[in-house]
Amino acid sequence: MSLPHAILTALLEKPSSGLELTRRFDRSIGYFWSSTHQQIYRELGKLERSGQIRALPSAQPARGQKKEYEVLPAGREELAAWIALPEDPRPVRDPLLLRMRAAAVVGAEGLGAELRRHLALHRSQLEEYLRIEERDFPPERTADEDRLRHIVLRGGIDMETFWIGWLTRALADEPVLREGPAALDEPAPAEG
Amino acid sequence: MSLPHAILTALLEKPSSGLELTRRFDRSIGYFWSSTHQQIYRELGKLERSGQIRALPSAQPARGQKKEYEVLPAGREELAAWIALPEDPRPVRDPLLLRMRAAAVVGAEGLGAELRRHLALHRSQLEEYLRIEERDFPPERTADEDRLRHIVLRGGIDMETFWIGWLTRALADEPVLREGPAALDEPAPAEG
DNA sequence: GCGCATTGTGCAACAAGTTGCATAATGACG
DNA sequence: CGTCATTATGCAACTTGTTGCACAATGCGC
Repeated sequence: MSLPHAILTALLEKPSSGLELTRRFDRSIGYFWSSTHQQIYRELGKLERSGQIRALPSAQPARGQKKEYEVLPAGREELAAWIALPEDPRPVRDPLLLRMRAAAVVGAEGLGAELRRHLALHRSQLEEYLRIEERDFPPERTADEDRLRHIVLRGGIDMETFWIGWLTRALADEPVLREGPAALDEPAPAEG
Repeated sequence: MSLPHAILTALLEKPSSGLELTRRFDRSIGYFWSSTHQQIYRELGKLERSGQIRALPSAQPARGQKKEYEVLPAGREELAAWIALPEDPRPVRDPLLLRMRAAAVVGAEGLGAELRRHLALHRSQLEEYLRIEERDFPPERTADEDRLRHIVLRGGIDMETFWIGWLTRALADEPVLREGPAALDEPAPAEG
C-alpha cells in the first residue's frame, strides 16, 4: 500500500514529527494522498520497527514530547523500488457518479443542488492549485525534481478541470437537474 | 457509505442473485463503484436483515442454491433520500501521482514504463466506454433516465480523457521519463 | 503557582474493503 | 455411478481507514 511510501517521501523532503507530517498531509502531499494523524502515527511506529526510519536522537521518547523522524537507507531503497513496481490504477469508486446513476431509477430530487455544491468546491480547489503553481513554478526554473513536482501539480489541475467541465456540462444539458437552490425549510407546496 | 446504495440501484434496475450482482459490478455499475462478491453477499445480508430488500419467495434458502433479491419500499426510500444528502467529494488518493512525487526525491527509475503502461490501460478503457456509448446512446432517444445514465457514462469518458491527456503531456514534457521499456534483467552498466 | 488553550502523541473501537478458502448444488463426460 | 468443472453462497482473518477520546508537555495570562 501507499501510505508508508507517502510518509517516506514526506520525510525525505524534510524530517518531521507526527504532527508536522499531519499538517503537511493537509496541504502538499495530502492533495494526492490524504491521511489522518491516527494513521500517520500508527504507520510511523511500523516504519520505525521495520528499520526504515528512526527517531532523531535529540528527541526524547516521552509522551506529549515532540519526536522527529528521518529516513534510513532501507527506507529510501524501499521507496525507490516501489516507484517502478507495476500497480494498476485503482478501480473507480465515486459516490457522485453513483448517485446520478441511482437518480436514473428513483428520481433526481435534490441532486442538482449537490452538483452545484460540488462544482463550487472543485472550482475553489482549482484556484488553490493555480495559486500554488504561480507561486512555486514560475516559468524559468527547471531543476529535475521541480519539473516532476510541477507535473504532479498539473495532475491536480487537470483533474479539477475535468470535474468542472463534466459538472458544468451535466447541469447545462440536463433539465431535471435544474431545480431551485435546495429550497431549505420551504414547506411542501401542496400539504402545508 | 455507498455500497448498499450501489446494490439497491442495481437491484432496482433488475432483481438479481449475489453472483449476478457481482458480474454486473464487473461492468456497468462497477465502472463507478467496484466491489467483490464477498462484500456484496455480506451487504445483501445486512440489507435483508434491515428490511430494505427481500429474497424472492421462489428461491430456497439453501447453500449453493441461487437466491434472488428485490428491493422493498424502505430500500427505495433510503436510496431516494441518499441522493440528496450533502457529501463532499472524497479526498484524492492516487498512487501514481504519489509515485511521481516520490520520484522527485529518489529518482524516476522505472516510472516512465509505468506511465506508458497506465496510458495504454486508460486508452483501452476509454475505447470501451466509447463502444458502450455508441451501442446504448444513439443520438435520437432521450428518455429522462437514459439521459442521466448517459451523463454518468460521459463522466467515465471524460475521466479517461483527462488521464490520457495528463500522461501524454507528462511523457512528452519530461525527459527523465523517457527511458527504454523497463530494460528487464539488463546488468548494471558499471558493476557487472 | 493555577487554570487553560495549544501542541503533541497515542490507544481503542469501529467500519470498509481484501484475500483465501470452505461448502453445496448441478450438469457434463466417461 | 464417479469425478470434475462450473455456478453459487458464504465464513474467517486480515488490512486499511475513520472516529472518538485520553493523556502528557508547554507556554500564557493572572
